[in-house]
Amino acid sequence: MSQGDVPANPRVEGGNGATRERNEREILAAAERVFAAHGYRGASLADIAEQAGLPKSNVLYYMGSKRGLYVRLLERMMARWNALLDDISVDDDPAEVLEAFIRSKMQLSRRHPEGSRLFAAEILGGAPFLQEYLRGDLRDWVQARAAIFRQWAERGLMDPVDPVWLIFLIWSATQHYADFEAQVLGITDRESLSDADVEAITAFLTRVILKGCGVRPRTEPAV
Amino acid sequence: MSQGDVPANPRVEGGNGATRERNEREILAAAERVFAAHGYRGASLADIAEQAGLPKSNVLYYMGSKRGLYVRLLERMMARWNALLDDISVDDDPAEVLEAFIRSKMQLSRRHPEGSRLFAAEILGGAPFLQEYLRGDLRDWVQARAAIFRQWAERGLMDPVDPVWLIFLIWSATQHYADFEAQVLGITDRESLSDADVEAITAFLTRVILKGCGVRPRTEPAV
DNA sequence: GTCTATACAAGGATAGAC
DNA sequence: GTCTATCCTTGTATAGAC
Repeated sequence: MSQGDVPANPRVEGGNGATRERNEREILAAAERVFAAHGYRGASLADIAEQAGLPKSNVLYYMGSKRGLYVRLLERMMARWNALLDDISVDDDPAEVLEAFIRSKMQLSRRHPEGSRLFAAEILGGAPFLQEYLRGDLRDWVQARAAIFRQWAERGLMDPVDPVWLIFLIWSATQHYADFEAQVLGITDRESLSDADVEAITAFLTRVILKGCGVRPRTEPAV
Repeated sequence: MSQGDVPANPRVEGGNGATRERNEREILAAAERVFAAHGYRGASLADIAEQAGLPKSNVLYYMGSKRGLYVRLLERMMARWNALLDDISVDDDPAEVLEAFIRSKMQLSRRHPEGSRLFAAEILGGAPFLQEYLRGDLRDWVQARAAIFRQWAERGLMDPVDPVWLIFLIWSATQHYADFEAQVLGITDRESLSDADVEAITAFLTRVILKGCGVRPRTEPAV
């Protein structure tokens, strides 16, 4: 798997862009897995190179340094995260917004479980690379949502629960299925979670959290 | 901090038991922090020794091997966990049981945040050392609780939600404050969580989860 | 019983061959 | 542009001095 599959056109000016793109993609995917499983320090470039099917030093050739590779992966995950954060207004329907919030977060974890675990490992270690993000953009995002939740409560659209704890509840409950996947699969005796499982969990979380906060769902889900 | 503080009585038979006990305690505490922050591979014995205030090789002298030290810490955390798992019966009050469940889990995370993060890092990496535990004792424990939750639902004491997802919800929501402490503190602009914070979060989670599952709390908490 | 000195492998990174 | 050979540090573990 390390030779014979790099034909491409060898006379592109400045080298082969397609090979570079492909190799970078493989490295990023492999690195996300390894960093997710072992954290920043525990990950080794040898592991990453092996999983990417490339010689060891090519990882550094393409990525510059271990640190740079790690930061790039974190930024990619933050970008995915930001991509689904559309703005909400106090005039929106609380049930609709919270349900979409739970669903999109659940889908993000499902589509990028390694990215989710990479992020979790970073936070677990004290978030040395993400302090600025947490205390800046992310804090602002949370506070803006919290302000709207409070106004909904004032209007009687939901119970006056602390909106920040509510956001943490949604985050933790949804991320759990990616971050603690090994535990979930072990306890439920599964090899993997099916689409139906994820749909059932999403419905469960939506139901319990919305009801728990006194928000009426628009459609009554069958249990 | 590495000399002058080991007086003790030097003529105990077979050496000084007190020194050993103290050093082992220091090593276990330091190792729990380092393993929690960096995972099994990412942790180094040099880090652990430094944080324990001991020369590097004493860690191995006392603990035998890195692997043995890690397993010992995992077992200690499992023991703490088992210590608060008293049996419940279908005749107990659901509100009382669920509230005690949430509260005790929250306190465990609060008292042993490094242990909680150590466990989280182990699961994040695929639970290589805990597979047997997850698929054995822990699965049995969850299934036993789930059976009782189902009977409560049949008796109309709570909504017929999936009890396993409910247990995962409680676990994730409570552990979040230990495992993602860096994120919680960053977003809420705190240096640490006070006892009052923890009490407020516990009340919030109890309220939302019990209400969300259709369980009436015995005392109506002020919000 | 405790700690220093050391062995030997693995890690990140670089120079230079192809 | 890609990969092999190598440098130096760090890591785990052990032998032996105190």
